[in-house]
Amino acid sequence: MLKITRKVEYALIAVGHLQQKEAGQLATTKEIAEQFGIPQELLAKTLQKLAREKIIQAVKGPAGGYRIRKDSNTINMTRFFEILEGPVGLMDCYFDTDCIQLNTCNIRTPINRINDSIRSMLDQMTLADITN
Amino acid sequence: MLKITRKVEYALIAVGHLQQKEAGQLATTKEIAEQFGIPQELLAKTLQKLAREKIIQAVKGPAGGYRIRKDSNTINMTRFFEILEGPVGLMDCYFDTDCIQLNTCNIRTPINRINDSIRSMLDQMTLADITN
DNA sequence: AGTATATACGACTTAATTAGTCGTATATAC
DNA sequence: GTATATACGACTAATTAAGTCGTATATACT
Repeated sequence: MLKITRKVEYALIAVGHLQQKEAGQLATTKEIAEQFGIPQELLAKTLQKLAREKIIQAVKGPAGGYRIRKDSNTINMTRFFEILEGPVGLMDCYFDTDCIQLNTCNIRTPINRINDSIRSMLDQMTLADITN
Repeated sequence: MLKITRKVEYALIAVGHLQQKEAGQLATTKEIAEQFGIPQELLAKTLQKLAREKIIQAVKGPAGGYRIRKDSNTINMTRFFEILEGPVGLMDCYFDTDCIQLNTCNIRTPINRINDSIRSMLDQMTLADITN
């Protein structure tokens, strides 16, 4: 419980790697997968999501790959996590309100307070804090 | 990802319920399970763990049940979570150090910083903050 | 033009974790 | 002695996460 997924883990490793590159330099999925011992196909799908959301930039074809975007540092971690895994919440009822026992439930409010704390912590944290 | 488990959820609901009772009053697993629509057997095992760790007190036999301990309010949430679910860490390597790529891994340190933040947040939060 | 190599992406399978159930033992009030 | 509560390990089912595969598309290079 309270774990991040491997997809997120791999994504962070990859972004960290891209940050290391000289400005504009590309890295391929293969390169990253091999260097860090990550399943290439899984990493590929993950990077595709990041590219779709403009966190990184994709270049197709041979001599292609991914490069970091200069403004990617300003992406906050809540956003980053949610791109890859969807809504970040300790319980589903933070987003879904169709829980049968919403009325009887005596912990919804306090749990959501913890949730808010975690989210605001992640909000204040940028990609650069992790990968630099 | 970053979810709490139902076991923890149920435990919090149960503790919240026990807090409501007049001092010394007992509540049975059955009573709680029915009132909140929780599977009784699962709740039972969860409460047994809490009893073993002295968070609540068990009374056997008919007219038995559980009651809250007066000092349970001072239990912090990291402890509470770890009683029920074991080590709280975003990645396993926060505790296990036998990850093959510990050396190559470029995100271990920053992730563990987030981890520390979450843990210290939970450390400073007591059961009473949730269930009162 | 043709080929090799990269990303794009949905469908699928496998593995791991979480959720829930069951059987049996033990304590105790009546 | 019987009914009812907790105690607890073993088991099964459901859900989620992890990983694989097939196919399409873009493009550098010969």
